[in-house]
Amino acid sequence: MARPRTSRTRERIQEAALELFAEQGVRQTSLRQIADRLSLTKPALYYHFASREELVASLLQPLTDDLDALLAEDEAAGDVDARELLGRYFDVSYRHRAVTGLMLRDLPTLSEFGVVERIVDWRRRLTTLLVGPDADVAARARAIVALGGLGDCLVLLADTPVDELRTAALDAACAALGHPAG
Amino acid sequence: MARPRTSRTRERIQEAALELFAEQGVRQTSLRQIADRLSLTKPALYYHFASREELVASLLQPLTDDLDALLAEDEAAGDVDARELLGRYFDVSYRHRAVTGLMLRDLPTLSEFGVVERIVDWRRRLTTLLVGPDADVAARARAIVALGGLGDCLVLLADTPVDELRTAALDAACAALGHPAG
DNA sequence: GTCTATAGGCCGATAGAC
DNA sequence: GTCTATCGGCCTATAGAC
Repeated sequence: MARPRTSRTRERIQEAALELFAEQGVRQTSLRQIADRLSLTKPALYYHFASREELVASLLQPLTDDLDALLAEDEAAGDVDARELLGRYFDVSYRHRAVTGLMLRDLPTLSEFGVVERIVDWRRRLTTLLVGPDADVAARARAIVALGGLGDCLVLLADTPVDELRTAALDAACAALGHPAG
Repeated sequence: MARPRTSRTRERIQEAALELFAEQGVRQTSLRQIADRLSLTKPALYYHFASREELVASLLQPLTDDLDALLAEDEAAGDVDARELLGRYFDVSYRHRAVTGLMLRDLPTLSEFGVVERIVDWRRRLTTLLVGPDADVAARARAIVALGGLGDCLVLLADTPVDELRTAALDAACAALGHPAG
């Protein structure tokens, strides 16, 4: 039976799940804990989500959709400035920073959702955009440090005002790429 | 009853566990799977390790011991060159690269072992050694990108010969720090 | 939409024979 | 040192009342 795609209770379940996933990990969080936080019972969750897997996937989707769209855009644009590209990547990651944090910290759990393959693909395409398709190890290392560093800054400097954080993270990432002036 | 600290079977259990943890995550791996891979049974594992937790902790200990020792040395030395410091950090992480990979990818699971607190402490002390104790956000971002990037290179360029990998990773990390020549 | 009750499975861990 | 057998617990998921 078709249930509405959004409802207040459904959103509250997603919010509580995301909080608990961030606090203690995805695999370590049971449906019972999510239900308890909302003073519901487990079967109530199953009214809104067909399975635990569907709940997790519904949390990942907005970020993956935005990243796929961003990459398709930049690949179509042809000639892209590195700092602008990294800036757009930062903005998407920041907008979904709770889920971004999950993806950085909880990879083995999320591998059941094909997340690992998608992340590997994103990084491959971003690396191609940054240092070209046939880059040597040195160039690939610079791209890895730049891209990984952006994500690490998001997580580790989470309480910094976003403007300041954005500038600092982009400066460091561009320096790693070998573009000291940006 | 005191069991020997090392034995061939004990080592084989640790090797099989580390393989499975790397393949599918720590929390996703049961004692039954580890026993099956060795054609043993669960109770045989309990002869060698008092609990699942003790098995995991025994895998983490060599890396944590080496990192603690390295940091104590560098903090005592006073004046340290950034590239040399990062080089020693790379060498320890590479020597224990299987466990290093676990610590980067499986943080929520390993948080039960106090690993998160230790990693946060290591990064804080390494950051202090690299950019000083009162660094601003921009400097801390550079240190985060440099340190995180080293680990990412270890994982993502795992099939690169170590000499080449070491040079490429250190070059990129030093560039992020703002020391382009090393 | 939410509940009570429960099925069915895998887990970590232990008892006790060999 | 390793086995068979088993315990108690928590999990995901479902049946069916309200």
